[in-house]
Amino acid sequence: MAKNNDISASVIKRLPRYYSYLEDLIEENVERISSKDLAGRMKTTASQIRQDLNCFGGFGQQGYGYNIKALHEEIGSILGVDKEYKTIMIGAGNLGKAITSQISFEKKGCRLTAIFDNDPKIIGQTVAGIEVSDIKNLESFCKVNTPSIAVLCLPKENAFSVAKKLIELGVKSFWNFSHFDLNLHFDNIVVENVHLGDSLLTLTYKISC
Amino acid sequence: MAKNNDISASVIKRLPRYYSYLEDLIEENVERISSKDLAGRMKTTASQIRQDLNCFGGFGQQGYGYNIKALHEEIGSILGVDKEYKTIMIGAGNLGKAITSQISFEKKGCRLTAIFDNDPKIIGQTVAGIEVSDIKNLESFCKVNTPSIAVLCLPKENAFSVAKKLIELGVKSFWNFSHFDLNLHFDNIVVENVHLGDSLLTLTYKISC
DNA sequence: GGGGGATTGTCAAGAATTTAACAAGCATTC
DNA sequence: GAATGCTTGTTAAATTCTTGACAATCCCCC
Repeated sequence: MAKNNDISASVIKRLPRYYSYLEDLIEENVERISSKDLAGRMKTTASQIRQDLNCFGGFGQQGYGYNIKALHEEIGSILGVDKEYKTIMIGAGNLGKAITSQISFEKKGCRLTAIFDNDPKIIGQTVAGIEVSDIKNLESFCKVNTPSIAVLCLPKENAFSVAKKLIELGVKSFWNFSHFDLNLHFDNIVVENVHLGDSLLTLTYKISC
Repeated sequence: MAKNNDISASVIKRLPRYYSYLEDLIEENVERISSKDLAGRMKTTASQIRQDLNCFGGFGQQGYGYNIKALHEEIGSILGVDKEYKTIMIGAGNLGKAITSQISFEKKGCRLTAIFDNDPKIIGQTVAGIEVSDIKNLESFCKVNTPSIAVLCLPKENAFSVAKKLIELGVKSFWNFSHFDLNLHFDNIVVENVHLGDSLLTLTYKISC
């Protein structure tokens, strides 16, 4: 797909939200929606929705609005849900397990192909239908299977060294849940840090306002 | 604390990040840091750090920089880590369990006082040192204990109805992990939605750029 | 205790983002 | 099939956010 590289981060952050609301609308068997109505649901402005969508092309029609199924598919394709990125997970503790149960990787263009841990109690367990491997096998696995995405669910201490190793092994994208802010500003390396604790602090801040 | 209500959301989002980096610096036994050096670590600009901090007061000193411990404490206090918000969790499946193990509620000004679920297999289990209660007891518990924060780790279908009930029972803040976008724009109600899947989609988007 | 160097707080400029406005164009109805 | 009303794409204005610049001032060393 011809994808414009200079879409702002703010827009990109909102795309998954549109995608999710459209999914709900499909479930409700709604066929079409205007930017105004969608804005009402999402508690945003119609202007912003139209502006955002127009970064990628005119998906709507005057006097009609947007066809929900079509728009859902368009946004999905922009986000890459039709891809099949080979994905591995490092760390299969509580958090790793929770993520596999909470997130549908397939629906998001990812295929979880292996899970690694260094804890003998965890190695050998079956998580999300996959047998957890010893982290010692990471290198040989990557050389053969060349995964694209690594989900990091390991302790702070190990996050950076594992990420570095994975980069050497050709992994280019990281979904990082460790309490370590992975800010690798190398070419071609993409990172999404998820700092759950930050979000709780934001909440406690807002409470005391 | 006198807290200015018109601090922008962008600044607030960054505060927990500062807090976390300062924590690391304390662990490294560093005593002081300049905005320039902190910016280098965090991959941001010195200007932004100074501007952000100055929303709350001048915590630095010319020619010296910022005292790390003092600044850490200041930001902590701004974020409310010295509070003791009574917190309950609804849903003790994989995700709920993972959050209790991943997040230190106490260090963030929250005290987890009860956990509820509706699954007989889960009720009675001990999670984070707390026995999981039947959701049927939620109402009576809230009437007596008046919790401030509810952590929602339940399925999409139930999220809204449970949140509504909790609001009636006096809960004013929600940390929502369900796949439901809780956008309650009522007075005094604060919500932090955590949509993990969004973050993965953002990653897959960036990969294909 | 004075001078040089460093670093802040702050102000202003510059970017980016959001909101508002409106002409163009399609759907729908009669 | 023409008229009315709705809704888009798009442009411009307004607002917000970020970056750059610099005087004020404090530390640190001699």
